[in-house]
Amino acid sequence: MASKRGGLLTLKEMTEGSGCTPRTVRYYEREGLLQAARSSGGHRQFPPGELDRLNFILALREAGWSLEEITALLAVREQTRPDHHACRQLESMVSGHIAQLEHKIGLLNRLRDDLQATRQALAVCDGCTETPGKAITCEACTRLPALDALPQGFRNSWRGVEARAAPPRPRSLHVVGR
Amino acid sequence: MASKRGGLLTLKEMTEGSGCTPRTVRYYEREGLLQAARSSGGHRQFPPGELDRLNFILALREAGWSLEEITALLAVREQTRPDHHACRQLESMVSGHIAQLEHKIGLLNRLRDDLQATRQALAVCDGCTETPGKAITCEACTRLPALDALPQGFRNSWRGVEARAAPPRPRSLHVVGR
DNA sequence: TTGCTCCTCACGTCACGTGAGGTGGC
DNA sequence: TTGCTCCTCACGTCACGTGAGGTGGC
Repeated sequence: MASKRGGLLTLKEMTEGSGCTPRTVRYYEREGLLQAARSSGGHRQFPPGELDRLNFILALREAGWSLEEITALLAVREQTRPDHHACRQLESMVSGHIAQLEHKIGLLNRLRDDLQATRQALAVCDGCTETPGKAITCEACTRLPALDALPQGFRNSWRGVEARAAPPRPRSLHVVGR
Repeated sequence: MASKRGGLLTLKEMTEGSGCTPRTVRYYEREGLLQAARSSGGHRQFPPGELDRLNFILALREAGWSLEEITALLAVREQTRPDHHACRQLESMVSGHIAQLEHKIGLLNRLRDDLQATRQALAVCDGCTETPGKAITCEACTRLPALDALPQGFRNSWRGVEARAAPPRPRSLHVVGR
């Protein structure tokens, strides 16, 4: 089926093969990140290698790289003849981004652990018998673990936020203003 | 030192404790994600708990959540009294985001492996004797592993992109336009 | 011929960045 | 008083989203 068009991919095949929107594919092509031929009617025709390229770009975007950084990475090959110098350039870019990735992966792992612990803690709440409208708070709950034994995310989203949820306190007590 | 201001943090202390910019802190406060009192001169004064909250927000942002999603997560506590229903609501939000996180962590791990393999492959290029200007390509290199043994990122940024690097082909051969 | 896909404007949005010009506070 | 920090507009930017109105192609 693809061979009908000489192996060239349509916009739809690009979106289906990558999971992104048509708008994103058009945008990347306009910015020069992807290349496409045009049919006589003006429709984009992508060489099959562009789908791999698109997926690689999307993975880098997920990792937090800007389109400018991605362009720079992908452009090394086109800017200079592949030689010793160009290799060193690519190597240093890649090394820097690996370090960033390691950092980000660590952060996401900690966040996941935190959220999983939050879900664990919420299992206790599953048997909670309090109904809305009653003036009870989690602070007074005797079934939850101690506040400082709870994960950060749980504390931030649930317990220990009384000051935010409470009605405005009299400002005079805090000597705010004058 | 912080006790001089009754334990309230300045904008600078918020940025130093989180690594983000003052503009971001101001923006989050305006959007209601953070809360601050004001000095008589109009300067923001943050309760210390807001720094934890800020770091939690930033971690969620790194994980790709929108401010709207973060607001929703943090607002469950303030919208409803903590009870069985609110707990279930929070639990389902957290579960959904854990699944997203797992997916993203997997993607970033694969990307890191790919980049590390790219760096490995580049070690071969370290001894490359080709100089710019010579009409040699990596395709002809006898020291690199076979193309399909190279990582995707390497292929995308280096080898197998001859069609892109080549000078514009005669359009007449492709019947583009008329 | 019908239905689906594609096209190009053009304006909108999210999450901030970047000066400009002025003021607070130790 | 000096130096650093802080303030509020207000316009810019990045990476797209979202119609509007019209056309391609099996």
